[in-house]
Amino acid sequence: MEIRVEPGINEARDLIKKSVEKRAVIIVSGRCSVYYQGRASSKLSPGERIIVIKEDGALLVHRPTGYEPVNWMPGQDSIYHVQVRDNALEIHAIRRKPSESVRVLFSRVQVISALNLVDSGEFSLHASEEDMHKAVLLKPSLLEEGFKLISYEKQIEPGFVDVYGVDKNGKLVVVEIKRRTAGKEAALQLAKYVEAVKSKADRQVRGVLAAPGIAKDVQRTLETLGLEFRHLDPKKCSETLRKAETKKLAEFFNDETL
Amino acid sequence: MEIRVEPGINEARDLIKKSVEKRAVIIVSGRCSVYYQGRASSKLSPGERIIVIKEDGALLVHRPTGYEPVNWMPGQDSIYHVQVRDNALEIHAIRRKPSESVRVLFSRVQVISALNLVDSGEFSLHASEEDMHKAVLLKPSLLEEGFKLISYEKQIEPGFVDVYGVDKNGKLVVVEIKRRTAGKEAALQLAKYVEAVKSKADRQVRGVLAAPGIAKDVQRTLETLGLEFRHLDPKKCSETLRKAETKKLAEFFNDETL
DNA sequence: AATTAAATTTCGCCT
DNA sequence: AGGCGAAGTTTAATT
Repeated sequence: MEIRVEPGINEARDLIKKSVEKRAVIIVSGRCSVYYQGRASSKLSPGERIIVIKEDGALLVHRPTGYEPVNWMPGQDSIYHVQVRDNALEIHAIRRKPSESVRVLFSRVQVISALNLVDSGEFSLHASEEDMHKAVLLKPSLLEEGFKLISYEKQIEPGFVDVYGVDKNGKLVVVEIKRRTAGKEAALQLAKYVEAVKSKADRQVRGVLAAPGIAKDVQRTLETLGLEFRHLDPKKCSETLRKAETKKLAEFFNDETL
Repeated sequence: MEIRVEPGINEARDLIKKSVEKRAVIIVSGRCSVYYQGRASSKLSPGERIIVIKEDGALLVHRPTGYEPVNWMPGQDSIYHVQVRDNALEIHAIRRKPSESVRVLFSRVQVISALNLVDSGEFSLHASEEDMHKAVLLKPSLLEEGFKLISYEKQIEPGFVDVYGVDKNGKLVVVEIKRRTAGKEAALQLAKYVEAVKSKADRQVRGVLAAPGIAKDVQRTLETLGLEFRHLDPKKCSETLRKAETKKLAEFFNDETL
């Protein structure tokens, strides 16, 4: 980790050059102009900004406000040239395909930080399976129009059925919800529940597997078993829950319709 | 400008709190976890990252590689809570509408920079799609000799026709302008407009797709549809606009050197 | 490699 | 305030 406050221009050049070679993450703040040429052309006249150069060569130029960088260069095949020209520090990022370049010209450098960041953390984006259950309970139409809930987490012979209800035609429906792309085991599990309910209720029962996606071969398995797949979007579930929170959630769950 | 290297956790909290209130631009690097709740849910397990809080409250969490922030919060109505909890520094950004929150938990802080950036620089992007529209309006010959404009952004049934006019032979022309190499969707869009105009005008209508380039298969699509492609150079459009700005507009229209 | 579709898209413009 | 479209969109998935 190296930090320079108000460095001389040559010192700045040397540190940035070295850090780019070492694939460190570099943060520079100071007064600069920026020129872009490539898919379009742009010019940013002088002002104080922050630039970030990442390990993979990704370049970001950020103004003091706003989510988006005013100029940038995606990583991967970017090549850097760092030099002093006309008493200014020039950082030039170039890439081919598409052919484009970003030139940042610093007339003054406030701070440079060169960091060696170690980040092996895992990023996961999701609505949890429980969230998806809740969402379907709150808004059964996520499953299909006219669906009416009978019970939730109903215990029958082989285990617990996620959702149990009737469709708009009055036919019984057993629903299995999966948070991720459904595999064969989900289809078989659902089949088991459907059989169990059929034998007890002694009438026709639909089996619906609701998940963000399904493997192709499992789709065929489902059809063979006479079951159905229903796409259920985790994001939409998440939205449904968020909207429901503005209402009283406790009220909702104490409601007798559940 | 304030900088702290390896600050104590309370010192870090105090500086960040103060800087958020002062609406400084804050850069923090260190080991952290990140939790997002709102339009979706996400969790980022511990690792070393950079976070940026801007004057307007925009929050960016950047990993060591890649163009995009792994987590973020657009500025405007974001509210910050900064505190020490369980020996960790928590930075909590919240906003309403949409209701969402980002929580960053630092177990270790490497560097904090609080900067007062002054940036009144002007950003200009040339050869935007709007620029190309303007250029064609200013100088229809960019499209083809003898072209006469009837209307601009004319609303017809399916949407807005970019440029609508007559050619030197008096035939109606519908023009679709694209800033980049035109794809299939541009051809189909143009076809839609041409059909609409044809059905209303009840006479022959030419359809011209004007763009810097066109994909090969789309060229064939165009021919099949009886449409034409016309090369339109963004740079020339840009120059045309630039020249128009330097001269008085009235003069411009009398200048035949364009 | 090219094409399509999604994104916590953001941002700007217009109604 | 909501709706629509563009973006130097980026990125992941699919062909």
